[in-house]
Amino acid sequence: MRSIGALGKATNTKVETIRYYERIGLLAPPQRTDGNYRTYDDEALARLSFIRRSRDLGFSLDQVRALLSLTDQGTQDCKTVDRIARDHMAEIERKIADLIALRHELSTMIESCGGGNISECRIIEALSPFDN
Amino acid sequence: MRSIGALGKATNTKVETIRYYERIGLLAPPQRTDGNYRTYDDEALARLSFIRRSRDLGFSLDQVRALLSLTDQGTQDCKTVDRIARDHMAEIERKIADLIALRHELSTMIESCGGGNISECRIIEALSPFDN
DNA sequence: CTTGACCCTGTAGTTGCTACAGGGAGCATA
DNA sequence: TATGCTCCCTGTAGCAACTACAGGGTCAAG
Repeated sequence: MRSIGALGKATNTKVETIRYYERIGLLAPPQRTDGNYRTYDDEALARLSFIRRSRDLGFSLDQVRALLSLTDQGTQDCKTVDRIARDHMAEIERKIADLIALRHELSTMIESCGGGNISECRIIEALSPFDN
Repeated sequence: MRSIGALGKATNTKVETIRYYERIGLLAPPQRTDGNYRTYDDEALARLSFIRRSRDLGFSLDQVRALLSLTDQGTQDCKTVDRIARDHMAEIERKIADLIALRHELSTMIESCGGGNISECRIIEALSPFDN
């Protein structure tokens, strides 16, 4: 059994975030000490680690919730998990493509900037609606 | 002079968003008609177009605010603009790198998923804190 | 017995909008 | 003139996923 601070350290999670996860129902309300402190067992540690790892991989809290409920059921097949992961992957592919397009536009803009004063700044010009 | 709805159409911006920009001080409060409707001139159109284009390029509202104040001053040199753009670019590079790393992790995970039941799901396993 | 680190609840802030609710304005049509 | 209809107004609340207080209580060490 460990305190919320210890759990936070073990999972690299802020105390407020753990309480937040409890509030939104991702983590079950833990037992309390006589002094009303939360205490967490190994299962809670495992669950929070799962959540954090999923979040690190960019899954939304809703997706994490779905993954958790699938593991909680235990009997359900792997297909739903696979679909969630693939959907997420597709979204990441999209974001990468968007950012690469953005980078291209930005770098074109930046390269055209000579460093003079604002009246002839190519960046401002590039952002402006009319050609001067 | 045009209504807020017309300005919105011209800049592909929702009416609520325009009012929001006004509220946070990105757009000056425009003139009003007798019936208390906002009316916008060409300068407002140019300014909002600038904002939208900057936003499309991924600049934050704070960055847009900085860019706008530089153009408003007119005399300041281009270096600050350049720095803002380069900082933004660096951030995008970072995001791309992060997402590519993520994609790699995810694809490894997904490929290992056989499609059996949850107890042997490699995705769940990959997300779990302990080996089994 | 006091100091300091930790914990508690509850609420508000962050970013960049978006979505109402509950009304008023302005124009066309019957 | 009445009735729709579309647009506009203000003000407030909601979204994601936390984060940051304020204003207190608990607990172990010295």
